[in-house]
Amino acid sequence: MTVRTSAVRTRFAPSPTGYLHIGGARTALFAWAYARRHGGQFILRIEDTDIARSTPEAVQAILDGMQWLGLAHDEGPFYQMQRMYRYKEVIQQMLAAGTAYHCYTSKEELDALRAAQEANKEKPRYDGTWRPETGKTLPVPPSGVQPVVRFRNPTEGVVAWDDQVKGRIEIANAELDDFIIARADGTPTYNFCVVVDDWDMKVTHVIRGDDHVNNTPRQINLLEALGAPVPRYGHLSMILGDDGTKLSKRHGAVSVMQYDDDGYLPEAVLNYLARLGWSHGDEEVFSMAQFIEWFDLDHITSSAAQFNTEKLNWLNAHYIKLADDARLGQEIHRRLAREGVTETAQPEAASIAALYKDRVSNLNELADNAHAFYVAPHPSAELLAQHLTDSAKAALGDLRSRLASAEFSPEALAKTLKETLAATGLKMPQVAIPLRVVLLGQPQSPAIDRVLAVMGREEVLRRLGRVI
RNA sequence: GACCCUAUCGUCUAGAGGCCUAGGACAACACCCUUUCACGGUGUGAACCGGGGUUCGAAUCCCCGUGGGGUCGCCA
Repeated sequence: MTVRTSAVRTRFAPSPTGYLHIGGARTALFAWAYARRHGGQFILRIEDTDIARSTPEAVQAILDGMQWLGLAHDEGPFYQMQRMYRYKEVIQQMLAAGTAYHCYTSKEELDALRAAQEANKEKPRYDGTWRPETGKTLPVPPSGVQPVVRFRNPTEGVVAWDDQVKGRIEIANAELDDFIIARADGTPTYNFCVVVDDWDMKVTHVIRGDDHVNNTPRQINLLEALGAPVPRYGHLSMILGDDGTKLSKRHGAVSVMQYDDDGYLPEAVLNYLARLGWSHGDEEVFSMAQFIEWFDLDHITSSAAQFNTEKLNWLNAHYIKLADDARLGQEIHRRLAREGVTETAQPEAASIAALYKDRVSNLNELADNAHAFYVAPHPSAELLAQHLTDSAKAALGDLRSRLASAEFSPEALAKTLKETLAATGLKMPQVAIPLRVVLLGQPQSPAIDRVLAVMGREEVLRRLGRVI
């Protein structure tokens, strides 16, 4: 099988140390969209070499998040822990080629070195004690010390690349040091694994977070030492919290699955994320199919973007209006079940969804509204006293007797309501509002005739009977 | 501290030297619609960080400040 090198291959490479948060989701979205846009492949790679912090639960959480968003990968997931043999093989090759070397400086010595440099207001870096140079005599390796392996980074010149979102970036090799590619226990480190993987997996476009800009020159040097092709890089700026401060576990960096819990539709989250830091003229609302058609790296904003829940809410409201009633009905059931409300056969959740879908901006809000149809509310005495006046009671009594034999369609019910108005001489709000309080426990609702029709004769009469 | 990135309405952004008396969207406010509350519709207010250049002309290019962010691990 031959791999067409011209084909675009992108990857999303999270480390499974927590859930998929909103920043990671956007990175995945952009890498996915780029591959889709160019008819290429999207690879999922799990960077689990930090055995102390990686967990299977986190892997599952990431997979769940990707699935909820609908970001399907074409290859993988590949697990770095399963590729150890390959990393070790490449390390041996580098040692043999002289592009890497053993270093016996201990952690303690390194800490001391770093502290001294910081005290001196210098940039902390490895001092090259064990770096082989022509004509240089290396110290004698101390006995009983397992060495780490360091990459022999070039000392002169600059590393430069045309970042697909930020433009040309140049970093002097003098700023870099000989970083560790294998620990004393032989396990490879991040920058090394990434390079070998991107090479082996033939990744053509590395689309990742801004926080990796400083890793890029090291990775390019490594790639070049290996004689591997250098992919194109595009660094996405960060997403800031709603208040403009950095997202963190404690502050706003919630799992994408939390958005599901919080009542957001995945298409709303996707549309919002796509538009956060990327634009296509004045387009605000678009499907993923449209996004894929339009997506490019040229129109990504290079500065950090602040998350705005208000706008997400607006998009969510929009997509709820568009959503299928049956699907929204399922969402109502799911969310009601979470609160222990399971006997929800009548009325049909889909018909309640139809009643509320263009007035709510959130699925939980939709479920809350549906709740009152299934579980009779207990309006407060205050609310009853305010709305259930003697004239209102009389009107409700009149309506109740008419409802006993009326047809339960919105049109017929509107007529029935008018008959009560004529009989009592009241205005619509004087009847409709007390009726809402009795039926739903609150003075506002969708058009009352539609509410009556959806609730059904039996339940309407039962609830009216409790107060009259 | 060093290095790197970045800077248009409150927020997300359009803008690739003249199309900009800076456009759109969310939010805000006003009005309309209305059987209540919403939804919806219409409209209003709201920005080129500062200073120097370059140019006939700069939001757009360059430099210097300042603000913001990132990175400096045998974490990823």
